[in-house]
Amino acid sequence: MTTPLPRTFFQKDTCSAARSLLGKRLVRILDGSRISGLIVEAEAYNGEEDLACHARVGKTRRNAVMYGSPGHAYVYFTYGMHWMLNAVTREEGFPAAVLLRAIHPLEGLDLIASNRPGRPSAEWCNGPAKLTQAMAINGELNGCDLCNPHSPLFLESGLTIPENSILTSPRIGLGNTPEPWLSKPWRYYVSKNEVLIAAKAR
DNA sequence: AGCACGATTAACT
DNA sequence: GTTAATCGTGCTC
Repeated sequence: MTTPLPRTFFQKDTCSAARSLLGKRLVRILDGSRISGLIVEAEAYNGEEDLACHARVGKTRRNAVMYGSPGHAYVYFTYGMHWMLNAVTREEGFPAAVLLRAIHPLEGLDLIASNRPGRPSAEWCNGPAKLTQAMAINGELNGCDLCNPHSPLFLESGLTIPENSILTSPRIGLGNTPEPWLSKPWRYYVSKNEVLIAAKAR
């Protein structure tokens, strides 16, 4: 299947988008071969009002992509060494995105292994900066269209995750963010059992 | 100055 | 086997 998710998929409420991105397949084309995996963890960041969102300070050069068309990749650098991958949501002009925090790798395992040298396979993609490292995602992919099958990075349909296998929690790593944003249950992840089922997918 | 983190330690069961 | 604490790193504002 190389039919990407339609742009309308992203043009909706960010929390719904984060939830429905679970089980979808993230595909990276690297030197003509595919690396892919199923999304198992994601967080919603929603607008200038959300004080955990990068857009809380208004539009800057860094976060400009979030203000643009939905279905595009917002890739940014942090902590002096880590790249983060987000999918832009909502209508054009509204700054919101879903941070992709973890995937279950399915294709291109040899490439992932070479991008994550010396790491056990369980730790290849189980964190937001780990998955970007595993898939060789960096700032060059900022603004990339995730709805275009010719992009080096896009999203495909995957596995349907049953509603009762989706868990939520507050978002990770928010530091000084004030309430109520600190405690908003906008992190969505797939239960461990369901990940094992995903592991059997091809 | 302040990070939407990860690797490495060091202390525990 | 686990959790808690620490700090490197360099880009954005």
